[in-house]
Amino acid sequence: MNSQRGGSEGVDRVLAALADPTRRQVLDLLAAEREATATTLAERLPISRQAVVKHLAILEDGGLVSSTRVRRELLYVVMPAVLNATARWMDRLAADWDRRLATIRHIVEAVERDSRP
Amino acid sequence: MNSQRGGSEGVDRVLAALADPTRRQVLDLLAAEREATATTLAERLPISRQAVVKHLAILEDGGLVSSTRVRRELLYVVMPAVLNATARWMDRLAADWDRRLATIRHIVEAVERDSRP
DNA sequence: GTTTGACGCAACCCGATGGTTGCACGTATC
DNA sequence: GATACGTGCAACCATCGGGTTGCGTCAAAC
Repeated sequence: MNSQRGGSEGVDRVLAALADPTRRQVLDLLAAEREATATTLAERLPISRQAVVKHLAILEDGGLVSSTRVRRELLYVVMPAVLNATARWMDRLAADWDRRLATIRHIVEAVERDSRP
Repeated sequence: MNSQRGGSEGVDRVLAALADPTRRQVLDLLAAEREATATTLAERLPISRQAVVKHLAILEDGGLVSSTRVRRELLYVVMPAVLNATARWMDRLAADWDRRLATIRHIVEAVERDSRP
């Protein structure tokens, strides 16, 4: 049940969530405020509340944030765990590439020989 | 030396490049073949050569692959370095979030404060 | 010299996505 | 009860992005 395939279930959503600059900005703000609602975040952002809501939904889908209902408002909090997992995924992937590149250095040779500016 | 901006130029492109599943598939294939051209990759993918070309362009823009002209064909190779850098960026970000969450557990407090009749 | 294969460019299609506005509903507040 | 605030839902718009097809071109192979 792990997930070391080339495919990418959870990673997919995390990367998709992180890909948008505005979304990273929302995350940044949320991390700074520790906890916030969509409306308070929207007040500090150049976009509408509804836009923030959508972003938060995507972020939550990726597991990057978590929401808690408090009476009539929805409080959001940042979740670092998923980020760590994704970073490790990247590390494994990079290591894999490195391994493959290491086994055949003659490509590097070719690159250096041909890609000389 | 920090970089806690919402911006994050290079990371931006890497994440954008990695966000697409097909692109990750291209990367995977490329890593497996060690080096390949757009045409050979397209042969093993369910998409057209032109589509692969576009993907490779984006990947190269993000620094994830590197191209080398060999006679009349363009050879691509995977570049692990940027992945590592991005992973480290994620780690730092996650650590930052953790720090913030750790210093204030009073989210629960806030919840209780607001939910108190 | 003609054919073959690979590249690059450009136009085009269409679905996804970021963003907006408007409104209805529930929940506090007066 | 009336009012104000916050959320949720839905329609709508514009752009972007992944993908395609077609064509011109240039290096190799015959």
